[in-house]
Amino acid sequence: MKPALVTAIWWIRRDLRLTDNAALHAALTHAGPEGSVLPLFILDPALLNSAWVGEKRVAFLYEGLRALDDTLRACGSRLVVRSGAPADVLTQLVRDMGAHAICAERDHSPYARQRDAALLEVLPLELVDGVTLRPPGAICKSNGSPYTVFTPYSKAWKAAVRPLDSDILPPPAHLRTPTEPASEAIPDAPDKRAGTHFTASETEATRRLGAFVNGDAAPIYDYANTRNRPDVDGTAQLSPYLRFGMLSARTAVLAAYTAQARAPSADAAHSAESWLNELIWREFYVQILEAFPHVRSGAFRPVYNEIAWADDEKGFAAWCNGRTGYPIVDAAMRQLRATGWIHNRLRMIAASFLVKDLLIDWRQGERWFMQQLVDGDPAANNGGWQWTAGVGTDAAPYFRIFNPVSQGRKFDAQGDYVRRWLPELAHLPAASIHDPWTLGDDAQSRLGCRIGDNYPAPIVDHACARARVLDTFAAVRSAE
DNA sequence: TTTTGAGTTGTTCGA
DNA sequence: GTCGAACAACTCAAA
Repeated sequence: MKPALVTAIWWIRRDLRLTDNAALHAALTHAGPEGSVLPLFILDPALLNSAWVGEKRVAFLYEGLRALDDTLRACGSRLVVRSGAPADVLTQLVRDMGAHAICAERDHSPYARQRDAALLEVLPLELVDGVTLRPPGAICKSNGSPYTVFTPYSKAWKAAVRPLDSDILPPPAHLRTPTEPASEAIPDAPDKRAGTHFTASETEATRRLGAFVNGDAAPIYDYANTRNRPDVDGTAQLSPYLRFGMLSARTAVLAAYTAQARAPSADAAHSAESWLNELIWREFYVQILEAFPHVRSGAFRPVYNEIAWADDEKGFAAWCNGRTGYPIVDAAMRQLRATGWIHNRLRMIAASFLVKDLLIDWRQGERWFMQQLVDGDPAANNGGWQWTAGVGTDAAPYFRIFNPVSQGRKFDAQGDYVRRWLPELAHLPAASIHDPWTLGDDAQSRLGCRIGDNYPAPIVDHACARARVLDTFAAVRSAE
């Protein structure tokens, strides 16, 4: 077989898309009009076997790889999957194919940075930005240092040059790919049921975005109101797609701006902007993790590493399994385990309960979320946990302790969400669904929910737990 | 260098 | 039932 003139490798990591893909375009540029591009995904055991990776996210990835392969075949190409350490796989492919360049989207997570830094020494690796619209370092204070408070960061972010529709890189109509080497088979999901709640493809990401932003009655125009309602599908549910780059950050940001410009009312425009703010939060935490890598293993403010966390295996297991006795927490944790996704409001309620009510180290919860979440991202997950725990950048004030009963009443007023995930509470009226232990014995029997029998009694008393965590944090601050 | 205003997402208590 | 204040003091960002 006659080798193509020039071959460039498009090393796909978390950019499973053809539209607006700068790494793919860089590879095409290297290959030139006569050359070929090899789309490559490496199944890295160091990542796939990590304690921070769970089967739902892996299932989503594998399904996404199959979809990407289908899309590539439709334009004359194919996906090549290889297992192994990236250094070994890439070295061998470069040698066998005579590849001149390896183009990849820069990944800011700690493992990826270390991996890529080593590869840059020995391989023709070219990294291009794309995980976020504004790469770390692009938005800085006037003295050049990174922002650590969200609001000024977001103002500077919005003041930067806005993206244009014409910035979106079109997908290639045709992609020439060599017939060698062969691909390994894309593995089956470790759990066949895992990942079934999100269809993993660029097509689905595009469809979801369109459904969220298009039209005068688009959900984005109610987002400010409905985003906190776990009983309403008011969010875009795009996080898994942004996580794996089935949708580019630029495409999402442009959609937010376009929706804002077309908003039918001031309220609607405000809602569109609050969705944009969520995209900016994502970029904020990416640049925090890049600039302050110590947050990966400990608190942004090291004094909070001194907190005397409770060693409470039973409490942690109850939390993981949705058996705390607080319905909104338990419903959230059961949905998380079943589907790999929950609303941000529920993430805050559940996280606050673990840290503030059970006084369990936020890093245990951070890891559990990473294992369960389809959209699990080191930067966003770490930032969210540190915020809730009150130990991070721009953290929640120490006295902001969520009351699981009032949060339930406020955001799931009818109890519809709780009933969906806790069948044992299916017959409880709204008035008592968030504190079922207040029902008398007769009512419990009549409604089929017997506290301590088929639904647990609260594992902590919230008022006591609140006082305990306030004391614990105060002790650390005064010892400083 | 100093000063000033501000800081995602809450709860509780008492008037 | 509603409403405003208190919950500490600190750090950040910018003038």
